[in-house]
Amino acid sequence: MKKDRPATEKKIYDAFLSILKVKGPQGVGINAIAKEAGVSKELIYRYFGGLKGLLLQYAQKGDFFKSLLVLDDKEKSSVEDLKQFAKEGTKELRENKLTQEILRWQLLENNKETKDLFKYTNSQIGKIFAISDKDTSLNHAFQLMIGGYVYFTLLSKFNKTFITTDLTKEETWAKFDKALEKTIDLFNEK
Amino acid sequence: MKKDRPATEKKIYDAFLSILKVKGPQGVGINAIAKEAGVSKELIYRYFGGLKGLLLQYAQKGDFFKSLLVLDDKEKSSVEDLKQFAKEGTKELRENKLTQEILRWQLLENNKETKDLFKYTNSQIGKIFAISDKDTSLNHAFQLMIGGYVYFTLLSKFNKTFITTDLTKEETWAKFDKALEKTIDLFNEK
DNA sequence: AAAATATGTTACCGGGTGGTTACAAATATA
DNA sequence: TATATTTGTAACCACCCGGTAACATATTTT
Repeated sequence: MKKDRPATEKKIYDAFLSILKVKGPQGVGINAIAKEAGVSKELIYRYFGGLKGLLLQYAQKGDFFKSLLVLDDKEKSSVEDLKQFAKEGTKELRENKLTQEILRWQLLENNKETKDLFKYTNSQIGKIFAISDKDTSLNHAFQLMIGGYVYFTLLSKFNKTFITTDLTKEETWAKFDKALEKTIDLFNEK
Repeated sequence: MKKDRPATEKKIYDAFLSILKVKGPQGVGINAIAKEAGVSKELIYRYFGGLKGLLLQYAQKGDFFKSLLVLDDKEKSSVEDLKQFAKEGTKELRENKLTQEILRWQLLENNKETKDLFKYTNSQIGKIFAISDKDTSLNHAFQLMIGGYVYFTLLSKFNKTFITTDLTKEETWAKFDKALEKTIDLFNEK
């Protein structure tokens, strides 16, 4: 029984991330994390201050939504940025299971513990929508479509199809991308 | 202690609906239903065959998505139908808490018990998207936007705002409607 | 009226949860 | 080396879950 606090903390934190990714927010619990980490749960309370402390640290670290930060250095986004995000950002969303579970989490609850967590997530997405002409229909249409993208991505975990649309085929997502891009163009031409 | 099975069954069923509407899918459980109904949970097993039997009966009864069936008598939907649905259907979605929780449920799990439940829900939404030209970008764009509508509706239960968008104001939803309608028009003119 | 059946309640089971306390062992400090 | 302190484990608590068995009471049938 070696004693190495940093290593133990990492085991706990990694277990937390792993469970969140695999089982989703519902699977995140003191016992589950302790078991996954192969460590006594008492240590989670000692080192992180319980589950809520673990969440807070997670929020501050900001390990989520990494690759959506392509526009991080810009103040506002242009129409071209929108198209870039539509292509790359959505693809990344489909691959980043962790981000998906965070987004799913926001649809389930929003208590004091998780509020901080979501604050960071949202501030990052926010930049995308900071297009100059705020009141145009394009902005709202874009928001709706991104929301739909999120919705279908989360839905694809349990539902292989949405009505007649096969959510497992890459081709489907390509059509969504195309529709998104075309919509942006149509609004822009107008 | 009067004995009235039909009345008891109704108490159980109503308790189930109430819990689903108020607490959401997370709150639905044998114990919670029994307590809410003010009845022994044993009776749920006897009369409904447990929670899964209760779900099945619920699905067959089809108490959800009532007012989205405006297009029920039509084979396929036209562009005008799309616009009508965009206006009325989405508004109804925001008001029908029960439907919202069903949709939220689909983002959480899809096991053998809930599969039948969702099957009915989806078959009803499906008609909306049965527009003639299936492969156009309009169809996918429309799907995305409806998905976004669902997403923001579910999100509004816990999050008052999405980034800078105030999900509590009626004005916001009006803008979403307008964006949806305009998108349909733009695709149609092309 | 007596027996059978339907209805309803109570108590229990095994298992899981979050949280705390008591204790053992390794490491650091004196 | 002897003493503190830190690190880690195990046992326990009260509470919830889904599920079942045992029992009591009302209603119907014979």
